[in-house]
Amino acid sequence: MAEENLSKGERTRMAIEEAAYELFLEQGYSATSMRQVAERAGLAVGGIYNHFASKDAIFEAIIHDKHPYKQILALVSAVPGETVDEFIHNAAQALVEELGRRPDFLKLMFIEIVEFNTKHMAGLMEEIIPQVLPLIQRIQSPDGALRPIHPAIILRAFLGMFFSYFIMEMMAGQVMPPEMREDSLDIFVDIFLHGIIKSEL
Amino acid sequence: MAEENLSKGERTRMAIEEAAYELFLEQGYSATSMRQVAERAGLAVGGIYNHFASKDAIFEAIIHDKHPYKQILALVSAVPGETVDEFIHNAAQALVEELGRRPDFLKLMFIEIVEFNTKHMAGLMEEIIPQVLPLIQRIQSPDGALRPIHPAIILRAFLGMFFSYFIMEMMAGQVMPPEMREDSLDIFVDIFLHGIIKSEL
DNA sequence: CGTAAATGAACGAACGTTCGTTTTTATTAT
DNA sequence: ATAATAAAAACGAACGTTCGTTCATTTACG
Repeated sequence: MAEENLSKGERTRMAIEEAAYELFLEQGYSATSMRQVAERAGLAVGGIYNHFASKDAIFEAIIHDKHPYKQILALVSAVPGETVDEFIHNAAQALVEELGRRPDFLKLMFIEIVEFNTKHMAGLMEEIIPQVLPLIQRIQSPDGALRPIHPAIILRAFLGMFFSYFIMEMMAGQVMPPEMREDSLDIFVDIFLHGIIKSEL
Repeated sequence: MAEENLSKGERTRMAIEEAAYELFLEQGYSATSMRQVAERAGLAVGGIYNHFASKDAIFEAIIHDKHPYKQILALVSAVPGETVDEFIHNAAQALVEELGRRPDFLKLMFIEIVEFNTKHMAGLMEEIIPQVLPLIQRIQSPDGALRPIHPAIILRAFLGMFFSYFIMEMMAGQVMPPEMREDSLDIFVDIFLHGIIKSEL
């Protein structure tokens, strides 16, 4: 097993974080009590405070630890593609799949916005943005295949697609005809690409 | 004044709803207590229950009453534009401005997602979608200026832009260079339009 | 005058957190 | 290996608050 050589304290801390993570996603932050977290983590409520100073601190740790931006950056950096067009398409698809594997993260972001007014996010964003922008600039510059739009705005438009996608996904399935839900992501990507690529026809 | 001929009860009910609306936006739903709502509305806490059955019922009323979709539909329906391209651009701009005037609504949606798992939304969506789709279809059909993308997906991509925009707006200003925040909405619209319009150059 | 509205104390439940105590763990000396 | 020991972790009752809601009563409007 992977966590064989962890101390008791480290293992408990992880169990608490994991339990809280699950419960926050299932019920929301306010609706989840410390007693529930303790029960699912398998210890008494008082014991939590040997590992976290407060409920807020647990959420902060979750935001920090569960954020998938490292995997995403690695993924996008390693994506194949001969032409720029191919590369962008593949990168977008890879990102869609990775974020599709982590819809939980979107919900965590919503909780962060609603309950904390993004107070934990500022630091994280400052860490991420400088890493993402050069990536976009790199594929933007070589032969001018992209329209000269500021990378940060491209990033925002891109993220907006996913936000929209997952928000709709959260709402009941009957809102959207099922036959088009399958490949709607492809079309999303397509709209976005047409939006930022210089006309090619 | 507009609410001159309202009964006492109707006026109080409006005051409660307005107070709760402000407080939910400022502090979130869970963080807002009935006592706070009562104080801002100018009555005792018990009096609220003469007009609303529960805290949940207040939020439900807000979602229903403050939803700007009626204004938006009217706005888009009345938008000018000789060519289809012009019309779309104007409609998008008008919508941007209207939603820009109502960032509160986005936050209400987040609260709805986080605290209620969109349980109030299903009914509202069923009311809205059938009204919006024909509108998109109407501008999509006349001369095939738009790529043949399902209207519902176009709608989602469009909404995603705004979600992204306002999420970033909520996060501290220093995340985004200020010189580009002013016209970033224009560029958003532009990306979207290029994404759905048949190549025109 | 009758009824709708407003009052605010009271209720019971649940919350996050604290704390004195006990148990378990890791480390050291035997 | 075993026993001693200090530190870390777990316990769970208790604390003080605050919550949403109720209700008997008073006030004020139509």
